[in-house]
Amino acid sequence: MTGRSLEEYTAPVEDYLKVIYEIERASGAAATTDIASRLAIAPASVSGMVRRLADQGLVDHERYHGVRLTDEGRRVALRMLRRHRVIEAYLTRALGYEWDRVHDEAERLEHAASDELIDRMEAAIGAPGVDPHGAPIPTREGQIDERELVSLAELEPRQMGRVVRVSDDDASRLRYLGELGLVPGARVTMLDRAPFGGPIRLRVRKAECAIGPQLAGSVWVEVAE
Amino acid sequence: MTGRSLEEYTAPVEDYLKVIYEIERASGAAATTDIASRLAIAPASVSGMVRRLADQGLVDHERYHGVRLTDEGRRVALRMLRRHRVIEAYLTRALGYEWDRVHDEAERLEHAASDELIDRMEAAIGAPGVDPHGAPIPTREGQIDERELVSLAELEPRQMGRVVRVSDDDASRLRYLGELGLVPGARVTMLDRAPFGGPIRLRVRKAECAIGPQLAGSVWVEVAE
DNA sequence: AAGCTAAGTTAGGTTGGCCTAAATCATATG
DNA sequence: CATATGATTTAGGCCAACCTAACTTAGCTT
Repeated sequence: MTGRSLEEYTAPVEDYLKVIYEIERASGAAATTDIASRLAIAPASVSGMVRRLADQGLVDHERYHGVRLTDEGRRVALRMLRRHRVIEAYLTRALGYEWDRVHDEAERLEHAASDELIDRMEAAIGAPGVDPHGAPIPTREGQIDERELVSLAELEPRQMGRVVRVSDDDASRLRYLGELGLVPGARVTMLDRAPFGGPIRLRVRKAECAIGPQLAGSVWVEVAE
Repeated sequence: MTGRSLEEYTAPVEDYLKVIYEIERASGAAATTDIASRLAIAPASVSGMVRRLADQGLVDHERYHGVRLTDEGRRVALRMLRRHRVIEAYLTRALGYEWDRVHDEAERLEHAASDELIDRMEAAIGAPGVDPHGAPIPTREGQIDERELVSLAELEPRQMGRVVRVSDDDASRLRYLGELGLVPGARVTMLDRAPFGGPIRLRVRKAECAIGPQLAGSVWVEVAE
């Protein structure tokens, strides 16, 4: 029994599972308030939903100590991540969308698209493996590249690297990163950093620029030795 | 004031308006039970929703005498029709879907797609003007070809015509029509018809076939004189 | 004109998913 | 170790959209 139930879940449930997956990757277990702030709803509402998710066997909940996805919950979360990222990739490659406009569209479509549509979209653009912001696309079978990356904020002076991924959830930030050339594939060299969260200077494609620590934290690189 | 409100409507509301539009085209006013059967819900539920639609100014309701769309209601309905048909056309032309598989996918996507996405899809396939089943696609501005068509069931013996449109809401019927060659563009000649709803014999692309009256009622033609 | 039937509506209930306000728990700190 | 603080849960509501059962209306038919 591989739990192949073709159960359908509501859009809110799918959204909860997706953010729980992301928080869990970063922090081990997903806390109520973290989920609430990511979904922009009240913490009390999360408590209620968490009970329903636990009843359905999608999460394990230890009272007052956050939730973790069950295998089934993770399966659903990865399917949503796959959908979201395939849609983003398709919109940019096949329909001419800019990379800062695809997130919201994908956020709605991911709940309506069938697995078949996702597979066809993926095939139509040559199964790129990553979305327009460099995030890995899980396979149909739920495999995903979970390599840990280093953010620009963690880079030491004189270290060089290649931008692999940027955070996709803020359109204006994406536009700014695009202007700076901080896009997946770009080579960067850390020049220097002010102490205690000050600005960071770097060289990006032969130009120099300075960015704040918050922005630096939403760009991840692969360090070249 | 052109009623440009960018209001959002729920998926159920959009579905109600769409079927009310279609029933109204055929019967003048949309009766509660007609709406209920098209949406596969109980008539009592329709009464409840109709009140809400009337409160929002989307329909005019005369108690015990059905509903009609207001201008705003018609605007929303035509936008949904446009979305549905552009999506169907896009799925067949850009993603290789068969014409009998697009309806359900479109039924879900039409509530999630932005106007911009619909416009881009339409442009990407060259703005065909009709969906894969021959139904006209409303323009962005809500213009639609509302020509009255003649169904095969109404054709007289020896009359000839060209198939313009077929009903899209049943996949198995579509597959059968496809096998017979009764697809938009096909030339047909009525041979003879049994009286009182008996089978109808016709010639379709040099072959002869007989179909029942119910099937004949879901194929519309343009009569050649 | 009475009465029958089908169509439509009302009444009352359920569920999911959200809310605010009021407890309760965990934990760090004085 | 007592307590303040922040995180979490409970209690109690609300709303959209559905349901069934019971009632009302419209529109014949006889």
